[in-house]
Amino acid sequence: MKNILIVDDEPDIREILRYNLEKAGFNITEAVTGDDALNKLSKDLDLAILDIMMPGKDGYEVCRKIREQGNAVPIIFLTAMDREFDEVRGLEVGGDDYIKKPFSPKMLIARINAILRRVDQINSKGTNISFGDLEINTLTYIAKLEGNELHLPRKEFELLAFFMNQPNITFAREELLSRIWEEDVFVVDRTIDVHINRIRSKLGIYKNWIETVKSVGYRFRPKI
Amino acid sequence: MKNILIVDDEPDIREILRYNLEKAGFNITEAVTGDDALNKLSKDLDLAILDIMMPGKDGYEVCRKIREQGNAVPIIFLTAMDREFDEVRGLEVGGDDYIKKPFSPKMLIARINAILRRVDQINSKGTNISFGDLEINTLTYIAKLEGNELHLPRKEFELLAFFMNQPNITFAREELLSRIWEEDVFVVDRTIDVHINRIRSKLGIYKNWIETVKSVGYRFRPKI
DNA sequence: TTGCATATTTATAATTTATTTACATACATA
DNA sequence: TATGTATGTAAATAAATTATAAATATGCAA
Repeated sequence: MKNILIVDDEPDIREILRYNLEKAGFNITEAVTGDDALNKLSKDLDLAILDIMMPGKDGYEVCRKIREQGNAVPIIFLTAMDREFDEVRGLEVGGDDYIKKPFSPKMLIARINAILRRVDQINSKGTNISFGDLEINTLTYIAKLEGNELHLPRKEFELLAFFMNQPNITFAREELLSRIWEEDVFVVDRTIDVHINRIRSKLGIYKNWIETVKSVGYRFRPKI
Repeated sequence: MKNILIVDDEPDIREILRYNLEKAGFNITEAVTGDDALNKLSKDLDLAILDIMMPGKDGYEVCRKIREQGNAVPIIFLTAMDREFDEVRGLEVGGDDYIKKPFSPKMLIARINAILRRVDQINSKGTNISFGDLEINTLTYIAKLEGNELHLPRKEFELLAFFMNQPNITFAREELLSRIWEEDVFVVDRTIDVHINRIRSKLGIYKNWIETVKSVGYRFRPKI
């Protein structure tokens, strides 16, 4: 579960954010001021949402401080609709995106997922992951089973790579859709079942490494 | 992954640089002073970014020292917008480019890629690469298949050379465009398909060494 | 400038991949 | 056992991607 830090001095905004993001399956921490936010940074933080207009340290300032600590956590700025957002400044201090108030929860979540997806991809680029006789390389896009190459189309490859990156963890179909699929595509969740089955059929005797967690989702559990 | 050394006394600038360059897939080392930088030089360094105005040794000085060690690593100078950059001096001490602050991350990355691309070309100049009966020489621009010369126009040759330099790795069309084409030309990515096909048709029975990774890109995989 | 080789774009055919659908099966539980 | 819910699976359909030829543009040398 991804951790998100919300930084805003207005309680209303914090509540709207918390409510919607928790509903979307995120784990939320709130901070009321910039200094409060800086204290609440943790290693496990996956994304921060910073209001720009705050008493004391403003959003830009907080962002800069975060980056000074060598922390590359993705940052989304919140900006009032009527006020011009200084995009150049936002990018320079190291922001990743910005959202104008008022925002639609749906759009907000889409943007968050887009960023998280991008970060995952960067982190997994060029790595070799293997469990026993199953290995994949995300740089070459080649998957091998007992030395023999598997033909995995992109979605199957990405799905398997996603699972192998986080073995044992159970993912809901919804989560897989938001993490592996593009931002704006809408697909039915049975689609995942089909992909899972295609992968399984190619994994031969290791097919049971992809486990069904009934009424929850799927997980990858290598039995080695 | 390319290694970049950032040399600047201002933590803010270092952080902005680190953040954006890491996001772009580079591996970053930081140095705070000129002397610090000279200590952190390594064989694997691919590029250095030097601030000119620094207490102690300034950027020019550091650059000269690096060159005195016989190190030809590409160097980009950082210079404040309001101060006139002494371009002649920068070039004299052996810099490759300079960028004015404030800079846009996008532009910075474009410039870095341009330099790295140039260096790659120089480094691969005069080398012979061969897999089985297919060999190319990047100095003579001659490609041979089973001893017979292939007629490959420049773009086809460069594309093949690029792939043969990094066999097995899958490259997205976007990446090929940014690595093989000039900085500012805009071509449609279907263009690559056409070049790939021309090359394939000339490779005869080895045409399947260039593999399509559908919805990802292409890779060169010699089957020997 | 003309003409030729190369580079790029465009259009469409061919192919692969992704998604949906429909139905079978499994499983829990009353 | 009957019932509801969830998943497995094959087959149908839709969508996306690539191959290829042909047209157009560009650049370069005579």
